[in-house]
Amino acid sequence: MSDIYEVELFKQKGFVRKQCSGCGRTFWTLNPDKKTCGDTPCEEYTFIGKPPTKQRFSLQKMEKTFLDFFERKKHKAIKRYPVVARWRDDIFLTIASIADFQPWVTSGQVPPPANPLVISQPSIRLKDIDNVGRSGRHFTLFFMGGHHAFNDKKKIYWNDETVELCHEFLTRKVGIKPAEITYIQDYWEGGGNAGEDFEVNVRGLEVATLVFMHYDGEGGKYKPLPLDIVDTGYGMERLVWLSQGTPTSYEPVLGQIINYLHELCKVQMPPNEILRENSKLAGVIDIDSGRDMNILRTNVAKRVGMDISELNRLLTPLENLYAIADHLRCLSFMLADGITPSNVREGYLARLVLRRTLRMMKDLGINRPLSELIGFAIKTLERQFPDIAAKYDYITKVVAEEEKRYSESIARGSRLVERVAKDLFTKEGVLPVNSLIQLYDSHGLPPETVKEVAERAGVKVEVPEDFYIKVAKSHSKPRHVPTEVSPLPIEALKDLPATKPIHYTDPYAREFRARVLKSIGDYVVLNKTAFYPEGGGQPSDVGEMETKKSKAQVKKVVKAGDVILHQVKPNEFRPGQTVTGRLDWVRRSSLMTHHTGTHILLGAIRRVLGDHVWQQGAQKGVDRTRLDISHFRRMGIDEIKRIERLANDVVREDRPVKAVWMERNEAEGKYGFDLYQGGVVPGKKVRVVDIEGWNTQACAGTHYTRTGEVGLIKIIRTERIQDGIERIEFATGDAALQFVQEQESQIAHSAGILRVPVDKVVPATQQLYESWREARKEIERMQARVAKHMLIELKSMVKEFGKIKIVSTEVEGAKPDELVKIGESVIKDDPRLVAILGASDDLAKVVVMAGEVAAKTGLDCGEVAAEAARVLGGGGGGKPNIGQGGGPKKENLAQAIQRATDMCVEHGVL
RNA sequence: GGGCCGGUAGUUCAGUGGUAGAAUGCUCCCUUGGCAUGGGAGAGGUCGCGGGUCCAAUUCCCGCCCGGUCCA
Repeated sequence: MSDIYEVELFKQKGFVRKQCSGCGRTFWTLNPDKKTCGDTPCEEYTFIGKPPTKQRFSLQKMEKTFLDFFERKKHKAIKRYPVVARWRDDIFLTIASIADFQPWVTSGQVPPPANPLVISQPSIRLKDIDNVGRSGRHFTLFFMGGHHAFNDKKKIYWNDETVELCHEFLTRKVGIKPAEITYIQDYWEGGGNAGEDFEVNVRGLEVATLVFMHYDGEGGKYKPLPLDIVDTGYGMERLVWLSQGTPTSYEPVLGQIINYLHELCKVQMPPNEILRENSKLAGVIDIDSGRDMNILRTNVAKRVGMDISELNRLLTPLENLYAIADHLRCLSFMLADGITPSNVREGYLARLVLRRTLRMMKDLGINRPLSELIGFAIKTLERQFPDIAAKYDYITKVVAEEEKRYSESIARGSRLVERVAKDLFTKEGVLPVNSLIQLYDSHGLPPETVKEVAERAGVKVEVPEDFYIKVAKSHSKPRHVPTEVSPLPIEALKDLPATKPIHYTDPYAREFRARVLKSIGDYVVLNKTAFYPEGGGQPSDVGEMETKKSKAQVKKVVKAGDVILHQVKPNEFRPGQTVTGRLDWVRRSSLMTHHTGTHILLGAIRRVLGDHVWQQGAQKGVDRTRLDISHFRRMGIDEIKRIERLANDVVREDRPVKAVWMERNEAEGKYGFDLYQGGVVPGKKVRVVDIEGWNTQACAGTHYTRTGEVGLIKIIRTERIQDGIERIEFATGDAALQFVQEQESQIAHSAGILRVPVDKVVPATQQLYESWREARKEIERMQARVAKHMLIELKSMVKEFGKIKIVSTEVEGAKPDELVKIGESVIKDDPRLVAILGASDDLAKVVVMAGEVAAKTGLDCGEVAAEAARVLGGGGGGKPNIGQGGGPKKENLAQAIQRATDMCVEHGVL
């Protein structure tokens, strides 16, 4: 096998292969004296203050230079993909340019949109978020320039040409001297693919990675990929930094935003020397925790001869300012590309960045709303990204909403901390780390906030350096992997041709004739079918299948690749037979109205709420259907009504609904990623369902051909299934009518009970409720009056036994709480008194209560009540001053009262 | 998708297997020339909903609904 690292260019130009004295890796260089690989930590940055390029690039200029260069080299420039990776279910965010093409293109299932191609892809990585603003080089969102070639049977280019292109770009276009560039041999894997790579380094800074992807799999388990893929990644911000030689990469990239932030808060600029040394050392140390941060600070302090706390005071505000600038850009993209802040999935990641920004703003004393800051950030992006600027209103609105939520959350949390602190103040005066973790984990309170609030209440708080690691540890993660078992061995289906779907050519087909190709177990495969197989949120059809001799029920229909399997009972079908299939049409037509209705409704929702709304899932049913959508707040009743009305307008307009198969790349080009509302769709071709002038999405389901056929669309209810995700339940057609009729009869029934006409149900209910409340209060008053009367009666029955007085009797028809009320008035009247009261309804009850003085004699009413209740065949208990009990033996009530009385008498005279 | 926290008076929250509480707000009265205030009285509760255990559940258990939050 030839050495993939030995590329033509190296031979031609006379590169030498060396081993790094630092990390031991092999690298290529034109400088024979070079000992180290050119990467950190083996070398420190040497470009700060003296850039290795002739000219200084802005980010925009660097991008243009990059794209233009590769376009001239026969690459097609592709538009950026969204930063939220909707076409994938393994990652939330687009983390690299190659992520745009995984897995469909890299697995060979879908041809690339162009070949070779070049792209500048905004990529988001939150893993190193703690380094952002501090290291000088980390961003949450950065632009990854990538030129990619997908080598099928037809070879585009491979290692030789890749390195040559890279070298030419860096030397001719960026203007770096060839001898300054080193190519380090390495190995890369990610996104399910792997291969050899070169890390391209200039003066300690890694500026690009050139990967030759030809393996499928991760962690050493590999299969060859069907394609050999050139995957390159050029850090646009890194190249800009290199060309400007500034202390950090933030100024040249985010300069406008940084200047703006400087105006909002007075942050002192540390001397350049300190920034430079900080960046150099940060390049060498990976900051993973507070502890690493301390190491970095210590080292920088040593170098510049400064006290650590002084250095902290100088650097921390600036680092926060840089991080805010970065986060503003990142959030603009996230929100513009349709992420709704939430407590789950990618929405959570947006909230994480957003709240982090708010926290840092507070530290810097910026008291302007974040929505205003992000508004400015969007303006700076406007020229290059008009699509982001177009979402200005939406983004500022969502951010304002999020700010409100956060401040509410913090206010709520602060009150909680105050309570916890007050509790602790009397005890140790120190807040335990466990509480700190719990406050963060359950209430989202950052430890700094807790510290601030708690110390105001006089409770000390120590925030451990590895706080977030401790939080992570407190989560044990039992990850369960869902295992989906295929109903049939795939092997058995291998040689079968794709089943012809009649339901696509004629969605109205109820009955069809077809030939049996195979029969295995409960399953039958036909050459064609009108049965829709489960998929895309639409349940499978059911029905019958018969030959002249036998008849069977079709229970379920599933898809295995392109083959459609019918689960039938009983299965007496044999290959070669001709069968007649008959759908359960009532079910199927209902599913169809619901499916077409879903598309209509989504169109209406996006018009009423805004086009930031994305379908998050849908489950069609026969009686009703669920549609989950992203939206940043709960829908109001007015919005729901408007949506409903709009959807029904579209029904009445009777628009045509067309379903066509299109090349994936063509469809994406024409409709964009809005197409994938329904989620990931595999395959070279996608089926595009288009409701004329209203809604277009990739969909495999069965649809009516005109919206008029859907009938009534009725929203049944909405539910907040997650923060940021609203579930809408609705019914269409006959199911909707049935729903309305059912509601109607519910109201009619209520009206009947209330004995009022239907249109008076509301006031009647109102009145009923009020009179019920009034009656309840009246009962209480009555009980008090009865208790008062009883008092007089009971007083005459009081007998004295030593230390205490006793009154005991059965109160006919009294409820337990009434007995208590009576008892209460008696013992208040005479504190020496013990009251023993009994009553019975379906169970017998006894209440024993002691007045203040009587209770002090050591009498335990709970015990007495328990004893008496035993006589009733039940149990009881209570406190010294009040006891209750009861049991089923009503006939023993007098006896039970007697028993209690005896106990009290005994206690009194002893 | 998983974990954790919560739902009690208009509001903020205590609390308890056995008589539902505080603070604040509200109403009224008193104090004052008026206001801030001070004093007093009072109204205000389906203890989220449903089921279970129990003599007894606001409290314990289960399910659901609603809200918060951390993580993938």
